[in-house]
Amino acid sequence: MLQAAEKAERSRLSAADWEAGALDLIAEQGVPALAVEPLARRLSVTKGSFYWHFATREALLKAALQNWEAHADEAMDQIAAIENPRERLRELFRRTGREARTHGIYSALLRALDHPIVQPVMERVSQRRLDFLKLAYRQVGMSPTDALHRAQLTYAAYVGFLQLVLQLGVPRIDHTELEEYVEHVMSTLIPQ
Amino acid sequence: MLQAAEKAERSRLSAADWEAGALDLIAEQGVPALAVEPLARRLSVTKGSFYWHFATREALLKAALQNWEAHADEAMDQIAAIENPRERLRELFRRTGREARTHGIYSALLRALDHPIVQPVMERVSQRRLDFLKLAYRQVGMSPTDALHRAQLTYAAYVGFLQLVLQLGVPRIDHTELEEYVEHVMSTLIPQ
DNA sequence: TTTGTTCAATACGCAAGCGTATTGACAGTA
DNA sequence: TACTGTCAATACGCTTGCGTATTGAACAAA
Repeated sequence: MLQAAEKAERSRLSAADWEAGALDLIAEQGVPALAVEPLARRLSVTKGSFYWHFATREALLKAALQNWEAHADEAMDQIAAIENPRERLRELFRRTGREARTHGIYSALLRALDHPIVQPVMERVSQRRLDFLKLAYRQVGMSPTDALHRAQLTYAAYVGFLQLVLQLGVPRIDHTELEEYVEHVMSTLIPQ
Repeated sequence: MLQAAEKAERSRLSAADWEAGALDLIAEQGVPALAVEPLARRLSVTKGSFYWHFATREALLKAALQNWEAHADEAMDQIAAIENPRERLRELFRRTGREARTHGIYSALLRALDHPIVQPVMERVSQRRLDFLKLAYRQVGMSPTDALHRAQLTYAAYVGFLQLVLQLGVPRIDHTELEEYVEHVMSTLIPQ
């Protein structure tokens, strides 16, 4: 996924290169840091190039988020293919402890929820994930309202975890500590 | 003309006025929106006044956050006074569903965790709240590691809830729905 | 060889913010 | 009255970023 370095060596850029660079920047420094001139510097060109590919900065952001949303949905579909709902939930929880890049972007987008372009994307993605969780909890035997609330609680815990660990580094967690934490979360949130 | 009437009504500003205005702005529009000239406009003066009270924009932010941190700690101390740990936790959870202003600021600060001035403040506040939760869970009878993990899970759920509800409006929750959700959270996270 | 397409560089103009310098207004005080 | 301290207005200069206009360079096709 991180082909930014490769592409930087090629002499000329495509719109896709700018979009990938935009996602890199967002993951590293957040949505507000996505600016045309700094990104151009990063890609070793000037903004004269950028405005050939995109009309505005917003157009780039929109395109980059579209890519990310598709990628995020695809990742969810993989887990959705697991038949057993309990195992599906456990796999979902485990994966949350990995895939730094995707979650880095997600964390950055969470910090930009007030942005008019980011918001609808996050609304869709969040709703899909909530539905995903609610279905799994239903299939595990919970009542409709309990399943909804448990899904909300689970998703909130996921979102908060990202903010605290990725952004704040609190609590400071190493690999084995993380696994123990995930185990605790699973045994707490997934009914037996 | 109109200025004469307006001026007659408002008195001159103190540093505290600027700090209060800063917290209002942060709660409404986030830390990046805290800029000298817009805030001056809001307070119906020019920035010529601001730089008499503060050396830089950062100095204002620092002072405002110091006020907020003291206020946040004070609120926590109130709940800490409740002897019974189970009841203490329940009261904490219930209060989370209220106090829009304080939580609005907290939510805004969460979105600015990468800011060098915001980060240490949030680190301190978060650590205190985690310790608070861990102690309560210990007093309820959990093992040290379980209490730590449950505290982390609880705090993450709180942080995520703020982000999702205050910023995204997902899930859309009215008053009674919120109470039911809080009930679910309590029965899920507080051991019997 | 000429032409057209595609990307890139450069030079503008514009707006928003920061911080400084200077002057002004006004109240209390000597 | 004159002086001083306190807050406010105004006018700068500086930086960063957006978007436009123009020119240039490389390459492929005719």
